[in-house]
Amino acid sequence: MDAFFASVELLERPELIGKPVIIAGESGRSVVTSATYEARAYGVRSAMPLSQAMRLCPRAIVIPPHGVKYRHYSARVMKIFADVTPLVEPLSIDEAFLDVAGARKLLGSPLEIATAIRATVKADTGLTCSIGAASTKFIAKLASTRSKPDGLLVVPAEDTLAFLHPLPVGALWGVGKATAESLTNRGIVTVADLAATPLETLKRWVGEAGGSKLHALAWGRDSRSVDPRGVEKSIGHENTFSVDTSDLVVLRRELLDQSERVAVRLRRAGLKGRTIALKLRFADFTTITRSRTLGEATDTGRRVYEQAIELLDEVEMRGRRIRLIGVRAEQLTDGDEPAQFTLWDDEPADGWRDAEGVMDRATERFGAGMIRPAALIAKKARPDVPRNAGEGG
DNA sequence: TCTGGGGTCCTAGGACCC
DNA sequence: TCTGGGGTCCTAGGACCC
Repeated sequence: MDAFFASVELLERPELIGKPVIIAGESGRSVVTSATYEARAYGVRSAMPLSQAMRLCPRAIVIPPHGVKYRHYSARVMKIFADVTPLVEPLSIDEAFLDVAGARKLLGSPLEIATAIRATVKADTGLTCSIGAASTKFIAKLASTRSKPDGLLVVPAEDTLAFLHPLPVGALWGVGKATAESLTNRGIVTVADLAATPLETLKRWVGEAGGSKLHALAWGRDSRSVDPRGVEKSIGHENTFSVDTSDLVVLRRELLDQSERVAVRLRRAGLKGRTIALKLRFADFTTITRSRTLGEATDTGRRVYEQAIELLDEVEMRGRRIRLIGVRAEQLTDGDEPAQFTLWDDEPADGWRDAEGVMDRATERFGAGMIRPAALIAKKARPDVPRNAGEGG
């Protein structure tokens, strides 16, 4: 999707179309999560501190993010993809790989399929998207980036290297700031330079796995298939304080809240975590993690919290102030069956598997101000609902 | 410039086992 | 007395992606 969060906001505020709009939190320490192309023209980019973005584009209109709305539109778009092929692999809230090899007889060439998808997404949601079509996931991803915004680029297999080799190394999946800089210092600027570098040399530079991966990608080789079943490997929450703190009461309270939310999500997914990890970022931005593997996996807020507190107590604070605290459950294993319940008789039970889903749907139905009443209705209407099903409220 | 929150993957050292 | 080679698991940190 193009500038996804910003584009969704513009659906409801068409008067802002054509203006620089930035989606960012209100904390004062927030970063840009999405920006319209008008804002990008000023140099505004995702992940940029909002303060910097506002210096670049003082007239930008800032809108706080509305996750419920984005998930709603994400689901609608993913549904359109699912109608094309069952082989859909969501990559993030606004992006997915589709394996359309099997759909060609029915739906036509990659160009025709992509054109149809773009038209359907536009007609059903009012949003624009960009599509890259290629013989591998990696080249398709690059092609979609290249076609943005509101574009479509097909890279036939035989054109792969001509497309790929002139690009800067930073265009490669997995080559970020640090790797790009280290490669540039060694005289490797383009993907062609990378392709010309012997595999063993590359491995020495960026490690065993990274070297193999980069070398393959530089030659357009990517054997990964489109895998529709994404199983979560960890579930966590973290929060940056608006003001750094060393107050243990504040830290513990935040951990308690985060632990509960992690546990709710674990139960909702029918998972348990065997390792609990604590993350701390100090005022100077140095970040540490401490983790411990439990004898038995857990999905309860109490257990997650106890472990997080234990880890926190073991950290030598030395009076340092803390900027961010977070907790994460790792080594996820199968847990108990997720609880199910319905809110309204006319809704299928499947739509109401979880508390967060209830919140989303209730917000959609009644507006944000009705979230709490909706949660109370849920409990009142179904006193037989298992206790954990209502905790998200 | 002054850095969110959700994640994944990789590396490296050490304990431990056979 | 000082030492192999295979492996797994745990922990910490960091790069990277959207």
